[in-house]
Amino acid sequence: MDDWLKDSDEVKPSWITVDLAIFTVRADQLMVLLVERGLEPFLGRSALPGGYVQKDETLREGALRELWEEAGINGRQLHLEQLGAYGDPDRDPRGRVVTIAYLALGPDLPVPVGGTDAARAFWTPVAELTEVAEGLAFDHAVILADALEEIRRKFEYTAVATAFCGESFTLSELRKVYEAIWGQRLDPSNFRRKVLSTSGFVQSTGEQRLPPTGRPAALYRRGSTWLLSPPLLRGVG
Amino acid sequence: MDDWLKDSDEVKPSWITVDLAIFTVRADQLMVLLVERGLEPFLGRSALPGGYVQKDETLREGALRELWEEAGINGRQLHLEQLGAYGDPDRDPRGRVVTIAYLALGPDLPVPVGGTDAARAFWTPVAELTEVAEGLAFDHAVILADALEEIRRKFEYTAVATAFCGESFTLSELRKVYEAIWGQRLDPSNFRRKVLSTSGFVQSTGEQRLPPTGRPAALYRRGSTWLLSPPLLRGVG
DNA sequence: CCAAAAGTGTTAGTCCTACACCCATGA
DNA sequence: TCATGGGTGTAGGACTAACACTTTTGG
Repeated sequence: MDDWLKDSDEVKPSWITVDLAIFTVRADQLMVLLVERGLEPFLGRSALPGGYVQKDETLREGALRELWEEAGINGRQLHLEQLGAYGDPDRDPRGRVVTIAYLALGPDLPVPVGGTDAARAFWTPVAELTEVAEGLAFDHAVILADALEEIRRKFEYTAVATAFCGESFTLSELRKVYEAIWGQRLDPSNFRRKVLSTSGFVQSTGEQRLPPTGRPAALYRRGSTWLLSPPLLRGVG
Repeated sequence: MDDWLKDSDEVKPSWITVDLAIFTVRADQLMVLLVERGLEPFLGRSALPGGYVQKDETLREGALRELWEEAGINGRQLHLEQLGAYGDPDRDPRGRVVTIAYLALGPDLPVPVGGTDAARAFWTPVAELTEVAEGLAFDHAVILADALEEIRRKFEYTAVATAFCGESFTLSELRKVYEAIWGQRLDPSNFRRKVLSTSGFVQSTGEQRLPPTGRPAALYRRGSTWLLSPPLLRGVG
C-alpha cells in the first residue's frame, strides 16, 4: 500500500466485510435467512450471512460471492441493493471491522442444502423473531431492523415487490406479497386496478395459470417501471 | 489487531474515509459545498469534503468531525444521514479505500472563511455543475449524483425539506425550497393547505415575520412528523 | 391608493374505497 | 351445481388543481 496513505495513532486500516439480509416470501410470510456461526466470535449464535470483501472485488461482487458461498443462492436472479455501512468501533470484538450491509430479495428460494457453508443456513419468519433478533451476533439485530424498515418503505413507491415473485406471476401472488409485508388485507379488485393502471409496472405474458380451484389467472412479468407514481399507498391502517 | 482476523492473499485491510455531500438552498438555488484538494492525488481538483475515519470514532462522528474541520460547520444543527458505501477496488489510486458517503442538509450557511481547511471550500449551484461534476476527484461525481437523487426522492415523502430552513420559517420559504429542488412552481395556496393538513409536519410558533413588502407571514417550526402520508406529490411535471 | 405577498374559498375533475356482481374452472 | 378464486362495474366520498378573491402590510 502506498506510503502517502495516512497512518498515525488516530487513523488505522480496517477490515471490510459484507453482510446480507436475504428475504423471501413463503407461505404468505416474510422470511429472512440466518446462519449459525461456525467460528468465533459469537460461535454457535445466529447471524446474517456474510464475510470478508476480497482484495480485487467490488463491494457488490463481494455480496454476490457471499450470497453463493454462504447461502447457495445465485444472486443474478434476485434484487440486491446496498443498505448501508455499519462501523461502530466496538461492533466487532476482533477490532475495527466495517461492514457493508446488503438487502437481497428473491422468490421462494430452495432450502439451503448440506455440503457447503450453506448447510448452516435456515429460513426464519420475521414475525416470530422479535425475541430471537436480540440474540443475533454483532449488531445484526440493528441491520435486520433497518432492512425491514427499508423493505416496507420501498414497497410503497417502487416495484420492488415483483422481486419476491418468480419469472411470471399472477396478480394474486403479487397481492399476497404486499399483504405479507404490510400485514394487512388488500381488496383484490382495487389492487388489480392500481397495478394495471400504473403503466410499466407489470406486463402481460398472455399465458394463464390454473389455481388449485377457480378460474385461471392471467400471468404477468415485471415491467420496466421501477418508481411508482402515484405510490401504492398502504391504507390508513 | 487480533490474529484471528483473516489475512491472506485475497483479504487485506482497507482505509476508511467519510465524504460529505453538503447542500443548502440560497437565492432559490440548490447549492453543494466543494473543496479544492490540497493534497495528492487529484491535487487542485474539486472534490467533496471528507477525510479519514479515526480509530475510536463512529462513522457518523467522523462525518461530524470532517464537517467541522473541512467546512467549518457545526453539524448538530443540520440533517445528517448516511448515503452509502463506495468501495470499488480502483476508486482511489493510493490503494483500497472504502468511503462512506454522508448527506448533509442545512439552512443557508455562512460562507466558509479563511484560516482553516475550510478556506478551500466553496458553494456551487448544482444546476450549473453538470460539466464541472465530471471533473470531480475520485468517484465523487457518482456520489453527488446519488445524493441528488436521494434528496429529490426524500422530498416527496419525508419532512426533510425543513432541514433547509432555519429554526423558524414561513410557509413561503418552505415552498421556495421545494420549488428549488423540483425546479417547478407550486401553487402557494394548495401548498399551504397540504402542509398544514399533514398533522405534525409543521407547528405554529405564533410569531410573524415581515416580508420586504406585503402582509406579515406566520412563522412555523419543524413538527414531530417525519414520514408524510400522503406524500407531497410533485405534480405530473 | 397601489403593489406585493399572505391567506381563504370554491368548483370541477380525478382518484379511491367498498362492495355488488359476473366468469371460468375442478369436483 | 357448488365452491373457489379471477375479473369487471359502479356509486359515494375524498382528495386535488386551478384560480378567483380577500386581507394586511409598506410606500
